[in-house]
This record gives sequence, C-alpha cells and structure tokens, in this order.
Amino acid sequence: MMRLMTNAEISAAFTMIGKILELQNENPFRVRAYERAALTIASLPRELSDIYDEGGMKALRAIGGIGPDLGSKIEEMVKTGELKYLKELRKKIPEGLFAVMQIEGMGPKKTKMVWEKLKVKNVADLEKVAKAGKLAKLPKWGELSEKKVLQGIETRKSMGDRVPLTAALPLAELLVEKLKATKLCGQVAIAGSMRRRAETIGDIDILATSTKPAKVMEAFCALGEVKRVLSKGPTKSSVNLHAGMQADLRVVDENVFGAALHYFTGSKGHNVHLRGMGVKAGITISEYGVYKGTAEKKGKLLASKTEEDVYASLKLPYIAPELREDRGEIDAARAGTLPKLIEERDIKGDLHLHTDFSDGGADAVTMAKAAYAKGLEYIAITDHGSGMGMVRGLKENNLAQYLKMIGKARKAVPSLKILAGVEVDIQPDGSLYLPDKILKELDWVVASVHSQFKQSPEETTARLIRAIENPFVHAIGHPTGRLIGQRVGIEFSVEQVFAAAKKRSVAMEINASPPRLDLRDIHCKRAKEMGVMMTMGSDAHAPEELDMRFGVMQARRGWVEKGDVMNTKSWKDFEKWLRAPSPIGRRLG
DNA sequence: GCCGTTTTCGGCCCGACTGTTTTCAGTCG
Repeated sequence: MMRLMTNAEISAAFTMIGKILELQNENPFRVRAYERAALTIASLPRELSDIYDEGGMKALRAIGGIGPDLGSKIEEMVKTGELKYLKELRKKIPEGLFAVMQIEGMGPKKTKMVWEKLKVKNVADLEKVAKAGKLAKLPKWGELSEKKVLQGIETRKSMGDRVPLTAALPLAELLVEKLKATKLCGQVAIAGSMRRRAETIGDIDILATSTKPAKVMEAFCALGEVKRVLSKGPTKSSVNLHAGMQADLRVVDENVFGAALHYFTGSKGHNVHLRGMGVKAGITISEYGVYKGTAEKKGKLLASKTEEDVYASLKLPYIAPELREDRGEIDAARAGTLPKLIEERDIKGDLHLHTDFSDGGADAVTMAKAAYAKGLEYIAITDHGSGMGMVRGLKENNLAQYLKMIGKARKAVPSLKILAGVEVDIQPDGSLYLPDKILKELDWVVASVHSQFKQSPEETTARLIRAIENPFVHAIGHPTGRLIGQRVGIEFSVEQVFAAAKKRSVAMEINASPPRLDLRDIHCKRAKEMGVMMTMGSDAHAPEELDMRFGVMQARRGWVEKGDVMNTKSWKDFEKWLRAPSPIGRRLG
C-alpha cells in the first residue's frame, strides 16, 4: 500500500496541534499529551501505517500515550493522509505565530498577548512593534523585556536550528577543558542531549561542582567563546556562543552531583517517567536528590551522590545515558534485560573505506598503515563500483589492477589483514553495477544506494530486497542514504527489508561517517530486535576519517551490543564466520 | 488527552531565573 503519512509527518501533526492548543490557553496536560505522543511516534522503529494495517486500532492503542482520541486521529491520517481537526485548528492561528513562539523569552502566553493586542502575526511584525516601543507598554512588560525580544530576534536570525552532535561535541569538550583549567571546579561534565549522544543538539549543557559558584559563573561568562550572556545566577547561567549555539552551565554542590547530572542529562521523557515511579513509591526526585515524601513535604535524603544511587533508590540498575529516551529502557531495567552496550574498543575491523583508486584521498598503503596504527586487526578496502561518470573506481575491466594495489598494501602492512572489497552501486531496479563474475572475485561486497533517491517506498523496498538477494552481497551500506540535516534519504519498508536481510544473512551497515550515521538509532534497535546482523564501517576517504566514535554512539542509542556487530569479532573469528557455509554460499578469496 | 495493585475521576515532575511586581506569573529546561 502506498504510504499516505509517515511517522515523521504524523508526529509533526501532533506537535503542531500541541502548539496551537498551547496558544489557545488549553489545559497544559492536554497539550502535553500531544507533545508526548509526537515524541513517542518520532522514535517508533515501525511505521504507524504498518502497525495499523496489521493490528488495527488495538495495536495503535497498545502504544504508550495513545488513547482512544489520538488513536482515531492516527487512524484518520494513515487512511486519508490528512487530519480534519488540524486543518480546522490551523485556520484559527496565523502560521507565523509558531516562529514567534520560538523566539527566546516568547512563550505561549506572551505570544498570545502580542497577537491579540498588537495584531502580531509573524516575527517581522514582532520586530516592528518592538522597535516602535509598543511592547513595553503592554501590561507586565517593560523596556527590558522589549529589548530582550529584539535580542532574541537577532539571535534567531544568526543561529541555525539544531546542530549536529558531530560538530557541537568538540566545542563542548573545549568548554569543559577551559572550565577545568580555572581550578575552581571539582567535577565538570557534559549533560543534556549531548551526553545522550543525540544526533543533533539544541544547546550545550554543562554541569560543574564547586564551592565558589559565583566565581565559576564569572569565569564561564568571560570565556572567549561567549558572545552574550543571557542570564547569570549562582546556580545557573546561560550564554550565546560565537559559534551560534547556546550553552548553559549549572553549578551544584559536590554531594548532589549524581542527582544533578542525572536530572540535567534527561531526557525529559525519561525523567518524567522516573519521577512518576517515584511519586508512586512515595519519593521525590529533583536535581538536589531523591527524598522521601512529597515535593512540599520532603523527608529523608535517599540518594544524591551518584547516578547509580539515584537509580538504586528506585530499585533500578544504572541506565546508560544513550538509552535514556523513554523508549522502553526503564521497563528493561526493571526486568533486568538492559543491553550491555557496544564500546569503541570492541571494534576490531573496519569494513568500509576508500582509497584513491576511487574517490579517496590517500593510497591503499597509507590507509592500511593508518588503520593498523589505530589498532585494527583487519580492514576491507571497498572502493566504489559505480556507474556515475564522475566516480572513478572498480569497473568491469580493471579488477586485476585493483587487486594488485591491494596486494601491495598487504605486503606493506603484513600484520593487518586486508580484504579486497567493493562498495557497489545498487541501481534503480535493484541490480548491481558490477556483474557477479567480478563480485565473486572479491572478499567483501557492500552494496549501496547512491542515486535515484526519489522512488516510491514500494519501488525502493523491492530495489533493496533484490540487492540483498544477490548471492555475493555481504552488507547493505548506509541503508537509508540520509545525510543529517541535508537529505532525508530513501524511504522503504524497514520490516520487509530487514526480514529479507535476516533470511539471507546479509548485514545492515552502521555507517559511522559523521554526516551519515546510518543506520540511525531507532533502526539499529529494530534490526537488533529482528535479529538482523550489523556491521560498522567508517566510510573513511582519508586516514584521519578512520574513526568509529560517532557510529558507536549511534549504535549505543540503538541498544546495540557487541555481539550484534560482526566486526567486533577478532580476525580469527571473523574469518571463520566469513568462510562458514551460509544460506547464500559465501566465499572468501 | 492519558491513565489506574492507592483512583474510571482526578490526578498529571520539579525548580531557577527574570522582570516588573509589591507577591508572582511567565519562561525555560
């Protein structure tokens, strides 16, 4: 069936409803119900349309936070591709108000007020009335709030939306180093979505302990990276950075570091879930610790020093930050079934990298030396086999030359095992760019989509399954083809493609290249649930790109364990696995 | 709007900072 609305679109619809209801001063809990549902849906590994086709309304209702009303709204969207309720709501609110509400300091109440009293319909209107001094005359507003709004508009203009983790993490680590260098702090740590390794982050959260919080705040606000101070208090300060991001610093007492770190790491959903459990157990959880009793009437302190203590107070084992998305980790913790997450040091080989035989920047010997220096036991050189005119690489007529190059690398770095591989294009019809007679001469075949991203989900599903069914394919490279913040990638039935991969023992790659991170977290999780094997590849085009750091982060967010990723095996075991008879008759040359 | 071995109705997480206030609402995370 043609998919009428994807999870992303349904999630966006609920987010929009939540915002409109907020502007209308609706019951905040009703607003939150929509927000929560939107978040839940965005992180579902399966498409709602598939869930509905299989299990109907009952299956929708089985999703946490989806009740009779939201269930029937989802039903309407997957059946008709639209939602009448949202259409009606939209008519009542000027589209531009949502951007107004995004401005720093402009919440739903203030937005509603400027709309009703000053007919502000968008950010441009807001700027106009602010500059005309009309804002300051509103009840409860003053000169300063007007100035702040203008600053907020400027900030919005100069800052993008969310920033990729891969770009923001190094900057945050620098800020942490600088704070440590002041010698004013006991501990300094990154918190927030960045600590959870979310693929994009909204701002940088840093937590520190100190006995001189005022001095720490002074030092923080005076850092060279800081453009403007938004707020400054003894426990919390916020600044805008020149790099176009916001950074928040909290300073707490040493003995509540664990509670604070837990609190500020989030996610919001995870924390709310835990606090709900706390209420039932008669305890209160805040950034200052876990207490017996209610928020109004606190009793004895139960935990605060470490995150482990916080979880233990709820009779739970420690939950890794990457899992704290309220995607079932709390139930798993309760049941004792949390995954033992993969770590960077578990990776023993790199199964996807390029040399200057195709579009890489370094020759095979250089890449091999760099890989060995990184401590890898084995690599697969996988230069492109692509029909795209601009891409050099493996063709029907130069296999001997390619193997000769790889032979040279093997001689130059004898301690590193080097597989002769290829990254072959999956053509629009699912056939591969290179014929089987070439592929069967290679040790490791990664098949990837590099063109024609705009097929229907049905066509793309068939395309990938056909590639999976090629007897010489070992892995599907960067399966969704997305580029973070740039390209959404191809759309297909994850269920059907993963099922085919499992049946044929073909691996799904976790591409660790910073712009890709593909499979993404929720797809990793689904692959694991379905028993699909995975590989990890750096997709390096230069020696310094032989780095799996961000790929491992993404995998950890997807509940991936060492045993789920084939190249965590030692060379000996990997070779055995690769040579073993399999449903598709693999071979290792 | 969701949810229930404390409730099918009445809850729903907790606290800091700011500005414009004379005691607190709004915003943010």
